[in-house]
Amino acid sequence: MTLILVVEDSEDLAFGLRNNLEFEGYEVLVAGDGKTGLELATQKQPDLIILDLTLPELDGLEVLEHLRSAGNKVPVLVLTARHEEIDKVRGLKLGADDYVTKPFGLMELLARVEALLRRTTGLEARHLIQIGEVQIDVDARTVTKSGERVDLAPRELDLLLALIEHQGKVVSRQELLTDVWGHSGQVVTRTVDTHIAELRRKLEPDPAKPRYIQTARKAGYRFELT
Amino acid sequence: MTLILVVEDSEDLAFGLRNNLEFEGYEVLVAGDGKTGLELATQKQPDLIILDLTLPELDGLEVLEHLRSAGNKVPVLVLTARHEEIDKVRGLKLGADDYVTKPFGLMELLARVEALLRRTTGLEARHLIQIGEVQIDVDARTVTKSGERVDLAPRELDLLLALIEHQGKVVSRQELLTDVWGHSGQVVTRTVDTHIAELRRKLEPDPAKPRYIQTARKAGYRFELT
DNA sequence: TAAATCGTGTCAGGGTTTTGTCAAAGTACT
DNA sequence: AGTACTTTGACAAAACCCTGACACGATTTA
Repeated sequence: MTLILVVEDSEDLAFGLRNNLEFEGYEVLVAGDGKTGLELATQKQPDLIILDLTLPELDGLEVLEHLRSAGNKVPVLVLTARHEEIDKVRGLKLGADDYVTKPFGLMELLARVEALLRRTTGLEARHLIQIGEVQIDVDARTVTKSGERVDLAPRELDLLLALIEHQGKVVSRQELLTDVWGHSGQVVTRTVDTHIAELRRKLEPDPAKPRYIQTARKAGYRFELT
Repeated sequence: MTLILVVEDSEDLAFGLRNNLEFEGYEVLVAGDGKTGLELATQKQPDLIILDLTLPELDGLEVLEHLRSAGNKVPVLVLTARHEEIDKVRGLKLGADDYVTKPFGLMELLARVEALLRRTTGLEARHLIQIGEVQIDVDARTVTKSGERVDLAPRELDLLLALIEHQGKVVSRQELLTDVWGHSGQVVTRTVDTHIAELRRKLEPDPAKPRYIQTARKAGYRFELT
């Protein structure tokens, strides 16, 4: 269950938020002032905080400051009145992850909460990489090419991921050997080349004229969608 | 250099955005309708897209849809008029990373752009050198001339970079031989000249009358835009 | 001014380097 | 032991680099 902490002094608004968030299936905690907000944030470790900036006891920015300086990385969605544009900017620099200006629509708020959770907690479980017609499920370690499953050996997949990590840049054989193989120091082998060839055979529409995995002579290989 | 694509049909707004973003140090591309926006997005691979929802040819949501289904993960900041709240939500579900409602303050927009880029720093910054119509991606070891890819051999690229490093100044053959070839001591060859000729052939609009790579008689070569 | 000299542009051929490819040997896992 | 994966080394193919020769215009010398 996802826990959301609402730090908001207007009781009406807090009530409305709680209702709607609970309706959406979240578990909700409400704090009426900054001080208790901060306490609850550290005690209960919510998955997301909705934080009003104008608060009694301890204002929103201070709460945020305390949280961040304590190393708390919980995503924070800031609520702010329209005229406080400068505060908004400061808020972002301080590490708020998003903000909404009052008055706001509930739909908007909910959408933002959802987006924020998706972004931060990676709540959208599967980490997919899609490039051209090639799709990689990083966690499942599976690869499909235009819908069809392609079987890659472990080394091949690791190599592919290493290349993709530096997408668009040349990665030297040396770098690949250290990153993928754990080799250190100078080694001279055709190992990288062999695996590159295998990858091309399995992934490229025309292995002779690579579209994704390009050779940078004397430098290494580069993953790039042409 | 960070590249931002602005997809916006109102010329005034587009102009204002371009100005301000460029002032902030971003490289800016503008598309006036959804179709060209989509094209530019895939061709130029911007680091961030600012996307208006109401567009001629292909509306913003469609653009977004196309992008995402093609596996393009570029962060998108959506611009929308106030009344389109539902569209906003749809936009978020579709994978917009943030949005701003019109009318918006510039400070707000810039703060959001910054925040969005910071969040998505998964993209490594590219080191680009742009001279006239020639652009060099140092890390990718690729060169384009007015948008089209030019294939340079390793030595050629190294030579070009060596010349550019001392842009505007004459570099002697000796210096080039040491820097690029690793030769030390006195050697007399036509090697440098040969490679210079090749570079001119590939890069100069008129190789007979070099615009970039100039000859300094008895001294060496100089890279300079005429 | 003409001739000689010098410096650079240009080009093609062959030697060299680098990469692609393959099969066989080695290794790890079941 | 059997299977799938990995590495190695040899060879082939491709790309590249260098050399040396000649051309041509600029500069110096006669």
